[in-house]
Amino acid sequence: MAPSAAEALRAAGLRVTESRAAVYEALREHPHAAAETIHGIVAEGMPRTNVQSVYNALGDFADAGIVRRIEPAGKPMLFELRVGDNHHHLVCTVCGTVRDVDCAVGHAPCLEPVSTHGFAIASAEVTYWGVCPACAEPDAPRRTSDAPRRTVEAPPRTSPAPTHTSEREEGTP
Amino acid sequence: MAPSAAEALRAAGLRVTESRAAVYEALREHPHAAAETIHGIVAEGMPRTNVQSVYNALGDFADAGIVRRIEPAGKPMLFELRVGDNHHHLVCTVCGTVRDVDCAVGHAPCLEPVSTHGFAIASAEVTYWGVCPACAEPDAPRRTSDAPRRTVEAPPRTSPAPTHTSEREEGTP
DNA sequence: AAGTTATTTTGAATCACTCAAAAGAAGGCT
DNA sequence: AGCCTTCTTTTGAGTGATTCAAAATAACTT
Repeated sequence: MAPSAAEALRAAGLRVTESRAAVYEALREHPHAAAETIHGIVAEGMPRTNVQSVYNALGDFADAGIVRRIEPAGKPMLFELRVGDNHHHLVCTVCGTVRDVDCAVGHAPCLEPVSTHGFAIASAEVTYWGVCPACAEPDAPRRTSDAPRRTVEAPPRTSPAPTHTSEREEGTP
Repeated sequence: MAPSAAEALRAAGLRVTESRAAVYEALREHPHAAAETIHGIVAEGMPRTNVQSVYNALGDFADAGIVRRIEPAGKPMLFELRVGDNHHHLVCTVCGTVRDVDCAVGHAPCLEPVSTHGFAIASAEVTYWGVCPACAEPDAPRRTSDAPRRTVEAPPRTSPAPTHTSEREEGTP
């Protein structure tokens, strides 16, 4: 059983405030949420809260080591409570959904590069890109939750463009 | 014996312009460069070029499959010419220098997640974070490459950022 | 050489996040 | 309980990186 948000905060040496507790709770419900998303949730119950406070809280949490920041390419920062177990992420290239993937090794760095180039490696971050089950369905309900609003830019850009229609316009609705 | 920039562009089905060729060349000299960096280089010989053109060119290159975008957490987008071989990156948490690391497997996805959660995995992106040899030296000359200007946000939460976008440097081998 | 289409320029907007000062709470102390 | 100090939240801006769009210009085709 999870401790209360207040306990978790206090345990991390942080002052307990309603706002922080709300941010913490929101993160429990949305394990990979952007600051804006969290703000939206928190603001439902506390209309006077603003995004800055959320950023503050999240930053403090991160400094205190109770949240981890993740930044998938082309997406805004996401925050998660799961820390210290060096897990990785699966990101849907269509809707942006993120899922945790356990790390087989469990501690960082879990991988060794072929050549270190003399670097003192501290960690290996792995992001898997793919299409989630929901988006794979023909008539996908297209859920855009904690998702992307600029083009989902990602590694799967490796595909060459043999046909060069060179169109740069796509759709201006 | 790389083909000329013009040849490479034409082969990719892109119109050849002085500007694009310059961007392409700049990328050859700076294998992991930010748009601003490239603009700086290109502008030396073509003072009238502006950043937008560089972004346009890079975007077109990426669409055509001849450049790959990489976005290490907390840093601006970087571009590289090495495509199609699914390599990975080593990023210095201090100065931001990026180095390529060959992928042992060579094709994407080179890793399989422990659990796919039903995703159709297309690729696995690996970023190694560590301290480069130069920054590891006691009296490190502290080089700021194509580097970080907001706090170096990354798996290893390290030190504050340098002051200004000094210059390039990155891989003078 | 002219025409068509793509690209560059220009100028501006946006998003996501950060900074800083002032106002407001938390928690310790008496 | 009340006071005081310190930390948080609010307020109000500011910034960097990237994107958008219309007008001007240059490539390639014929």
